[in-house]
Amino acid sequence: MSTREELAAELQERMVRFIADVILFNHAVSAKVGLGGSDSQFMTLLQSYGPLTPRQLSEHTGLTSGTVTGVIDRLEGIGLITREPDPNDRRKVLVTPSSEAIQEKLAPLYAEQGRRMHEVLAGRSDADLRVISDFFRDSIANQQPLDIA
Amino acid sequence: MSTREELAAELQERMVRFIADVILFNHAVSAKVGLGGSDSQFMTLLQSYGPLTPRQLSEHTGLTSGTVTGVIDRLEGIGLITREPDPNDRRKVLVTPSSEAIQEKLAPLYAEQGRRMHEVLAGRSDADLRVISDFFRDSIANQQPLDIA
DNA sequence: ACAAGTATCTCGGTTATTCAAGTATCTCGA
DNA sequence: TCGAGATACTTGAATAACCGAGATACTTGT
Repeated sequence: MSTREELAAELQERMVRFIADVILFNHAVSAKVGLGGSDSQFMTLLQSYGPLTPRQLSEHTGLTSGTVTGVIDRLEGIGLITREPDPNDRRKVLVTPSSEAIQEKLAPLYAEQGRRMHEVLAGRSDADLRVISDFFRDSIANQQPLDIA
Repeated sequence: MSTREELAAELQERMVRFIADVILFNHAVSAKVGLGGSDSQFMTLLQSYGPLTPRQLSEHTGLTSGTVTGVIDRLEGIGLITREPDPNDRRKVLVTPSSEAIQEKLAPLYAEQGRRMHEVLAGRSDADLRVISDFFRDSIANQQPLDIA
């Protein structure tokens, strides 16, 4: 095997491991707050993309509309999100993350992870960050074209 | 905001998006084979780390021991893995992925993804691959010390 | 105004997961 | 060596999550 191929294999192996760890970490954090895996996935999506409709959440998680309704019910009950009708289309519902509740309940649990990631990035040059960022960009483009927002 | 901070923020945003897409993709693939999310997570772990005990699978997924037994039952029923007693400790069970079944049932579904990832990597220099690979290495080290193998 | 399309919710049935208890094996000190 | 305690997995009942199909409400285009 050439060095190049070994390098690529190493990268992929680490990537798989990284993803597994992220999933595990999310799982652990969710459990600590009393949420399920889908719940935290929703919160992640909402914090990344802002208000989303149930339909969009369904598309981004692969869950059916009925399930999405249930998850939103849970999250709304806890106060992590709010449900508002879309003024432009009254069929739609806008699910908005409530930043206060997130800051209070969720943020502390991710603080340490954020600090460590910051540390990892701090040790790298601007050029390297660009390389890594572009890698993610291209990898995303590879998946389905799930146009959001 | 400085350019450096914008760069880091962009990177993290893309990373989050990338992970969400990976989870979604896994979900879709699992559904196509008639497996649940946990099942494919198990297969990923087993393909990465080789034979594992139920206890290790439990630690790496955050699922309880009872759930792990159930998942293993399912996967064994389909023929994707085999259960063998550990000769050194008869309390233990070794869960081994059966490569033939994986090649036949699972590999085709991931083939396209693999091809695309290969494409993404192909367009990059050895130095860039090293930068990306090391980023994953350091990010993994950041998570819990989940010594496996 | 009407038909077709879209967005969400409801609800019954299925499946997945947890929790607690049970069995088997191993470890280690008296 | 023998027994107590720890470890590894499984089982079964209860809980929770999820899917799927149909119902409701709104929008769009003709």
